[in-house]
Amino acid sequence: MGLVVYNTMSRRKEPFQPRDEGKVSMYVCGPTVYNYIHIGNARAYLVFDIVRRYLAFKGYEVEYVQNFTDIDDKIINRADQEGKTPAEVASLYEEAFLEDMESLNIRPPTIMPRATETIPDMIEIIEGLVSKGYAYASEGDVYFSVAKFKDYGKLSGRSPDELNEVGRVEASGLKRNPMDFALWKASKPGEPSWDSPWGPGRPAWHIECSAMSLKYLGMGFDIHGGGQDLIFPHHENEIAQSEVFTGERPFVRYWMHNGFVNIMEEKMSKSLGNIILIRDIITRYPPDVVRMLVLQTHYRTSIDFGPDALDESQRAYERIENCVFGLEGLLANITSKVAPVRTEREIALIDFFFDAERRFEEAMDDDFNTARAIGVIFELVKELNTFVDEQQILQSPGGPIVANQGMDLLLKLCRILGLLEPAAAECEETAAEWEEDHIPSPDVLIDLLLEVRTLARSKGEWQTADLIRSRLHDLGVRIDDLREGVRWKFT
RNA sequence: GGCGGCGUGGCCAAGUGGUAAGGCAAAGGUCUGCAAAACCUUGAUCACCGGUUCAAAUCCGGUCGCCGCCUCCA
Repeated sequence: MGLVVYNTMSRRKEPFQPRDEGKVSMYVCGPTVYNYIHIGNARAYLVFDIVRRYLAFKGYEVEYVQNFTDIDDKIINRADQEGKTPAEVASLYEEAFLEDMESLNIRPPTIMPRATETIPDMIEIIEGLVSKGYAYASEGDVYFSVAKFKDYGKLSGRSPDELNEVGRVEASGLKRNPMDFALWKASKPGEPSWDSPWGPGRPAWHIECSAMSLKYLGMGFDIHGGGQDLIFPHHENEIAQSEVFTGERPFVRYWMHNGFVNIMEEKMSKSLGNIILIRDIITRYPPDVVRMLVLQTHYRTSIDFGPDALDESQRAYERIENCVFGLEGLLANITSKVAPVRTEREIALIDFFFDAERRFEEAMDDDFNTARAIGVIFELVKELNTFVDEQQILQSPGGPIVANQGMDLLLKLCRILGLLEPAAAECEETAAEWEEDHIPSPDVLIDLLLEVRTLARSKGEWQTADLIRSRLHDLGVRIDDLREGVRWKFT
């Protein structure tokens, strides 16, 4: 069973075969840096982060390019409002974007080019299009002549004729045809501008992605991703520009588009003003919870982001965490590494592990069906929890070893999706620093408190015991009393 | 108007020909000083109508309802 990917171009799932064996080249439309990103934007970057991680898990070497659109009308407007230069605005929100990505534990793309650093490449493409007769200059602007490109509309399922009938397209005097789109825009006085054969100006939006993807990945790269709202006109225009300029096709082998995040059954978008910023979410929820929200729904289905959505995801996520917590408790008592004879129950459980891993990969191979994959993870969680419960009574010699195997699998599957990644190295560093400075670490102090609490409990001094528990809880330390003792963790 | 998608238990959500994964919530139970966690038990004829088939949530036709794109937008 190999990986199949839904291709927007063919509107069906296709076996995935990259251009170069063992390598995957992917491009995802990055942000226009004029504002903080919201949960809807973040979904796209999470989805393609998961795609990228899974491809890496499958053994592909992944080259992942994501651009910054750092020159655009919206940036200029924003700059005017805030009394800053466009470059300042772009730089500010680019920084914020990177922070947001990091806070969501999204792996950085391999290359993140900026539009303003790719302008010579854009001019070269535009010149090529003009010389081939597919683009024309008009008072300092340059437009692509859509009617000349026969394949126009093949991605979005539209024909140029239909588009012509739509009266909503602005009929600009500079365009020969209402649906022609800009490649280059003449700058107004005071606006950022670059010299070009058509006078000072700046690139239009669509040309950026063609230039940057072609520059770093070349024609016919594997995956081009983005939100469904980019299908038309953005990606349609990219195809037109790129295929005409290079004279080759296809521009892209697999087009992938993620569904939206809706709020109150309505699309979340900056223009509607119903946005929820990542920076606000992340102060209230751990990054894995946001990721869980995205994982629980197939990437092409829209997510309705209700007021309880994140809370539900949090509970679900905690179920996995609790399972690991329980396993760790069991494994703390591990004495021998020698594999003893396994019970029938343990052999059956190991069979279940293999089966779960197989079903997980099958789900992900089916167009990155994370919802199904998460389902498999929860089935595994249930089996492991049951086993841990049993072990608290049975304490069979092979138990911890099988449990350890189960935990390895659970962590492996979660980490493929970007969940439960090992705590950053900084935690260990901190612990080492404590020791170096001869200051007792929090861990040691908590253990001490729990010792006192255990003593209090043994004497039936419940008030003292409960005070310690509730005060620690307020400080973010969770305590569970189990048969074999107390366990704790930071929440 | 054109293109696309959706309608599955209280909520979210997989499943696209063989009698419905999973999560959240709820109720009862086990465990427990209490709490937390965990485990067990309880629930859907898959919007509606008609058709194809031995067999349909799943295919075909129709009806109703919702959403997105067609303008910047993930």
